Amino acid sequence: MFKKILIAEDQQSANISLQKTLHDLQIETTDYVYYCDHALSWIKNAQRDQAPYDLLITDLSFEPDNNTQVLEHGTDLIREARNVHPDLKVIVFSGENRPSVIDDLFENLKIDGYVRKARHDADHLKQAIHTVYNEKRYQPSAIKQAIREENSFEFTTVDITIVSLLYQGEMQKNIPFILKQRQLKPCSLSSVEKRLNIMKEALGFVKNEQLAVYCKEKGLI
Amino acid sequence: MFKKILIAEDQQSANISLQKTLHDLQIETTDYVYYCDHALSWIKNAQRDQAPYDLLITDLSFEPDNNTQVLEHGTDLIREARNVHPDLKVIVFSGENRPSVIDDLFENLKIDGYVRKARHDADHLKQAIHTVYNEKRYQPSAIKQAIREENSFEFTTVDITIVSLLYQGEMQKNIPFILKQRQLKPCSLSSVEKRLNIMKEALGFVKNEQLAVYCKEKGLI
DNA sequence: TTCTGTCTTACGGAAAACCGTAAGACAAAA
DNA sequence: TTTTGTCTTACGGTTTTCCGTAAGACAGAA
Repeated sequence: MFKKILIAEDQQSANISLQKTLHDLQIETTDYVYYCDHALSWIKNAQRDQAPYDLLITDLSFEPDNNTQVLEHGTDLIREARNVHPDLKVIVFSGENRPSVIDDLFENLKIDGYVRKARHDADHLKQAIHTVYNEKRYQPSAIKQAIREENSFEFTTVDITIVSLLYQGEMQKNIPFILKQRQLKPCSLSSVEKRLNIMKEALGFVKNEQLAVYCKEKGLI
Repeated sequence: MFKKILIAEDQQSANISLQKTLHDLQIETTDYVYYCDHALSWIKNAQRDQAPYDLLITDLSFEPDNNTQVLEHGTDLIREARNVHPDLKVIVFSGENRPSVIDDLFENLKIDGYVRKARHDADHLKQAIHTVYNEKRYQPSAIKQAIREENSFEFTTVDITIVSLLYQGEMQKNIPFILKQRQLKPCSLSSVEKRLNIMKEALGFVKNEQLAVYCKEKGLI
């Protein structure tokens, strides 16, 4: 089993139960920090002292407070940690439940496991630790399924761009110019209108306002 | 100090740390349930057995799972609990951080305390329990301040209704009819346009899409 | 190469939203 | 009561969006 684990979690109550969970697993060394910056320091120091961590368990969102931090988000921490310690195992422990966001963690940050703060999270975390220790990914099957179900409609890059631009306040009739600048196709006004219609119809909407809220909530824009 | 406390929290890890926290406070009887429906049953049974709870600590959002529940949300539980036990003290322990939503809990549900799942939540919870025990409200001052700062713009009932209707897919030109049905004023098309302009200008927006997302994120609609 | 089907674009009329102005309603003060 | 200022409504012209149609571009098959 893992010998040395670092926990980065700013929420005190979550941190407490993580401590208890790891204690149950009889991990030899477990360190707990409340800030991303501290986590990175500890990882660096551990490397320097030739006693690297086996596993990082981190939250995603960290509350800003008086102690200004360089790393503001769990993803920043993961990226930096991988710089100094490329083969560090990483399990993310977060409340995030947007499948597209979680999937992105596996795809782009190559995390090893994801445990959502939810009903059986403590049990799931234990499972995740065992699974990752066995060199496997702990990726709840529900996620991939949810991605498929939820995104019953497949947004193209252009789709996302169009909705983003609307959300940023661009007038629909100006969007073709911007799409051309970004070398995206199709980029005619007709196509913009058509894509908007397709998106709305697929999701049962009639107004752009609904589409914008939907995409924002799903983390697509 | 409180003798008998009930905790309704579906997130296992949060539940674990709540248990530890109450243990630290040496509460005589603490019961833990993972569903709103169970919580209500326990409250009813406690009343029947003439051993009522002194305090309910509850989350707001409960994850739906296979066990279908009558009460789906913490607010439902609080309402029902108050029906059978009007003077039950209630502390809400949740991740919700939208000031308008939290304020609503104090104003309408008359909760006694709110502790947000955040950096020092375990400490805050202890404070909250002490404060509520002393017959005072535990309402983080930051909330009222945030309400003022954040809602630099004051939305009227009509404003909220207009944005809601847009979000529900109503065409702007039909909104006057609906406002008249609901006996809201002003209700002319001109006024709808004017209110939308005022809202957008106040918040630095140019498109309704931005306004809809803003109001949705703030929990105003 | 030509044919064919699909995707993209262009265009134009209709509908909706936008925006300024002026008239009307209403309440508080004189 | 009248006056005054503000809020609400009505109206019309302009801009933007919507939507259907047709022309054009393009890739794959014959």
